[in-house]
Amino acid sequence: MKLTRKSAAPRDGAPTLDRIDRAILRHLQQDASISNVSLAAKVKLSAPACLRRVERLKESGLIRGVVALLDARALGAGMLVVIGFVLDRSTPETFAAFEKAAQKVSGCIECHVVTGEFDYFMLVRTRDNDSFNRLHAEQLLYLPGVRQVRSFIVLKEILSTHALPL
Amino acid sequence: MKLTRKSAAPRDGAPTLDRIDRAILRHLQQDASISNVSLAAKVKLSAPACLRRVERLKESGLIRGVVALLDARALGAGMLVVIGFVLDRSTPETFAAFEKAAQKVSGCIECHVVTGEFDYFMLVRTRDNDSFNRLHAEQLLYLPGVRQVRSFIVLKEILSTHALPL
DNA sequence: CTTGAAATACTACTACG
DNA sequence: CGTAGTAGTATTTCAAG
Repeated sequence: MKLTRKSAAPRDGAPTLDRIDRAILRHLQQDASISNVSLAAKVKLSAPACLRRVERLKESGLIRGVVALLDARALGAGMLVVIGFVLDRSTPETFAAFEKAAQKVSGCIECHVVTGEFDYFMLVRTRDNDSFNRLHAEQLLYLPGVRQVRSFIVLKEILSTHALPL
Repeated sequence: MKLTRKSAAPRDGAPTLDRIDRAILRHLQQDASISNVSLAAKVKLSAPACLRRVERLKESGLIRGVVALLDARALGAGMLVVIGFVLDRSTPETFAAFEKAAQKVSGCIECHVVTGEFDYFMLVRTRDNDSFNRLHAEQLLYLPGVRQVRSFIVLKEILSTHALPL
């Protein structure tokens, strides 16, 4: 099977995307509840052609999934906290144990290994001060191999998106 | 308009959700590309009844939107960096200026005011070391009112979700 | 006020040019 | 890639709980 579609700046590894593919991704990234026909109209393509591209983008893994974004506050998870961790010792076992346990922390939405003065950063959603205090005392402090836990409570969410530049 | 549907643990402010609503949200949060009929089957409801609930959840704002999640690496944004900022002075004007400028940083996906030793945390997606170095030198260091910029490069993304517990 | 059944309109999807 | 046709879905209407 030969690919005929070309991009202006072909980078390797990634499937080659033309202007229309990028337009499709740009739209779906912001609203994927739109029907295929109106998406096709937006990118000036016939419906089947548009659908074929969307399916190809899904199969290629470029579209990882389609999800509903919920209102955290309405669901009693209006408080966001950034947490930095320093581990006792930097051994593979220590890291593995921490990572396994970290994924089970209630409301943990992100967890990353980082360079610098912390070993891990975690983002946790919880209800309020009380619930975070409980989480802190009952879960965070008991994560294996932790020497230091530093919490940065989010006072205001300036920007929160998932949209990548295209 | 009065709501009659009741939940076991009614909290105020949030619209009251019953077991079925939560099941719907739980499913859509993980896969919103599913058709309404199969969603209805999963939550053991007729298609129209299910659709009505979904629409209500959208109108109430509880479902903020439906979006496609893209593969960052395939799109040349495989590098994630957590950045902490300390501002020169803590005045309303300083903060406002920073926030306005921060939203324009290329690849900035999150930005929050936090308590503690930093004033802001920002999450940025970029391509690689080179592109981040450029971003750092050309944009981050020029953000208004910044005294200190501390970057934590993400070496490994352990967990990254948007799903809230229901 | 919510539900399910039937009917309609629209959309996704397939085959073909 | 587009056109035309088919299959299935979303959406409305309505009667009932």
